[in-house]
Amino acid sequence: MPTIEDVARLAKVSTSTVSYALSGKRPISAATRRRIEQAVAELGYRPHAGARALASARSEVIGLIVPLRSGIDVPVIMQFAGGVVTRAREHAHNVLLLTQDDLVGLERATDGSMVDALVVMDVEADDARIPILTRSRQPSVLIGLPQNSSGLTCVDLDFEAAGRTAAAELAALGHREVALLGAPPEVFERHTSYADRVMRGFRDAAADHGLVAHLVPCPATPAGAYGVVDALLADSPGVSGLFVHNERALPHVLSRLREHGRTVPDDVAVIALCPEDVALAQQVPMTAIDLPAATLGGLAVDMVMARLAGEQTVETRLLAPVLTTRESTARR
Amino acid sequence: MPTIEDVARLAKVSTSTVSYALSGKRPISAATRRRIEQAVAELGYRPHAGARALASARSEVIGLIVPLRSGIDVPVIMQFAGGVVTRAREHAHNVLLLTQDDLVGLERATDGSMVDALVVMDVEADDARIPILTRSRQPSVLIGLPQNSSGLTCVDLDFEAAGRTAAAELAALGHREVALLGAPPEVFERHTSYADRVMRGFRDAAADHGLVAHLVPCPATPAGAYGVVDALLADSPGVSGLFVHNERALPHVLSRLREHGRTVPDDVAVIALCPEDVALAQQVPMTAIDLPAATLGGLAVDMVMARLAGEQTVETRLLAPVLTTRESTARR
DNA sequence: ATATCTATTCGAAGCGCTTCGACGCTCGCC
DNA sequence: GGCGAGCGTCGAAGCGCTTCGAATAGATAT
Repeated sequence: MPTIEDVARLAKVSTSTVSYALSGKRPISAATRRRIEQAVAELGYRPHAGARALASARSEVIGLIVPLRSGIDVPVIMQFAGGVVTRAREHAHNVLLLTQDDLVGLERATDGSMVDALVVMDVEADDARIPILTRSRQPSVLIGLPQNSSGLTCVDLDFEAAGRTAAAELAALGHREVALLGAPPEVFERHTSYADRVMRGFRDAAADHGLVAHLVPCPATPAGAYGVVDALLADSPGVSGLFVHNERALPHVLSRLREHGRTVPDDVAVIALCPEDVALAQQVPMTAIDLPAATLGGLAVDMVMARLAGEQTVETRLLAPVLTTRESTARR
Repeated sequence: MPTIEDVARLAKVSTSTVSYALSGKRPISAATRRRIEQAVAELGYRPHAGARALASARSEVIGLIVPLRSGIDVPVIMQFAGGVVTRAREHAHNVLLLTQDDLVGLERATDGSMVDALVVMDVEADDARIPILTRSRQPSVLIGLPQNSSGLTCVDLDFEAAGRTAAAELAALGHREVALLGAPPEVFERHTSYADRVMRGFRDAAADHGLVAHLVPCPATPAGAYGVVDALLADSPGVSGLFVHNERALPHVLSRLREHGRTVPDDVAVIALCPEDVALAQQVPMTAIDLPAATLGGLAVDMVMARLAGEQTVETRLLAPVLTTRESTARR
């Protein structure tokens, strides 16, 4: 592999000049720059990442902590990750993959200066990673909201507002008795906050609008979802509006409604909270609040890069929910 | 951050001794080692990854190239990735996330010595990344099989054998007319080889057993899957055995069969090719050939580490399919 | 007591890059 | 014609770690 010295020799300049020409940190005459670029191309030179990291104290890598466990909507995770990687690349950064439970790996990565910054997904209310993050000297941003977010930079969809929006929409459509089919039980047990926040927003807005609201966690399996639908229809036959915050259960819920002879949207109106492609891939195109996973991932990267650049950023940033009406809702 | 020199000073030894004590590359007396370990613990020392990479020409990072695009079973991708990350960690390596289409990023990572080795997922027949891989000095292993795999290290499920196994099983159960519902059309168009290999194996074995076999790609959406099922039942009413090689379409196929009044397994026997958890999560526990994604990912890491260690490994390794009988198949 | 080993430990030379201070040159100005 | 001011470039000092050859000390053999 050619080194910066080979480039310097070929371009007949010093190594520092090559370095400055490539980084742009000092002015270099056009002629010299051209010679250097030519030498770089000719040799196929690539700076050695380790050497650069050592000399500059910057690795140009950001760490991404992903959850690799059950109960989560895996496709959503991938959308987040895709957003993060894509945006990171636009900032000329690479992404190091770390896993939820690997606290040792996290410490190695931060203390060993492998990463310049961290993006943390699927944050729980009382997350074991947070102490490590605050202790490390790298900036980090969380996707999701922990119990106590003071001093932390967070970005997320405003799930509480999403819950409120859905309830308000169902009220506006003339429904009087509604239900939230929420995240799987294990997500609630883990106190991943978005599940609770949706529920709270939905409950409160339903109350404000004088709706009768049922709130039930919903497993992601067909059998589990069927059970929830069966129980709901049996116990609360008056329910005419559903808000489904569970991407994986959604198709099963819709199937089961059909099997019970309930049509969507005429017998039951359904609003989903899920990524747009999922909303469009159902039997009926869903009226839905978009879960903009890739956008959030990209935003997290933007925020963390801003902090790396020394900018003072807002602590927490919640994206307003956007409801798109499609064919799964109708006036009563 | 404390450096190796701080550790050496505190332990009253030279830096080289610290280095040898930590790496184990030369014998160090028990007493000295203990003092060093104590100093390390006391200071919270972590070696600087960049410095280590520079001095040793090893980054202890492996690159993982994942597809972030449509038509693929995202959960399967995550299982692969999880297997890779987990096993990499066991080998004390980190994982750098690279994306399918980012050829520049791939070159930066290899030529810049960011990674010691590469694992490539979802390989296409004629993959644009292969030339870069063969040119780079890092070993790589592909998960999947390209057109021409000579000189490459590959690992995959033996999809052709899986197709044969399924056909043979349906024949053994007494079915005379069968169908393969395969991967989504876009996967075939991309010539990702596993789709073709399953089809070939199924077709050949069906012929050997004197079965009438229909071979159809199957979209992953409900509407698409319904269409395929509807058409199949209409055009080939004699079909009594199905082999579904499409994780995402599977629940929709099963739903649609039920909606047509066909029971599983009595009217139609169904064998799936999917991860075990998916097979178990259907309405009926599926007789299925396991797609051991996490295992394959881990295996890929093992192979790449073996090559890093200088071992001569087999070029291509195909895992034999394992069929587990559950409740979706029955004798005719 | 001296010479010979072995078991440990040390010193120093890089790995390839960035960055700081300094230098030399050209230019415009008085 | 000489001065200061930039601009563009260079040289050298590290960044923190690994690794090679060599030195040291204690133990064993003579």
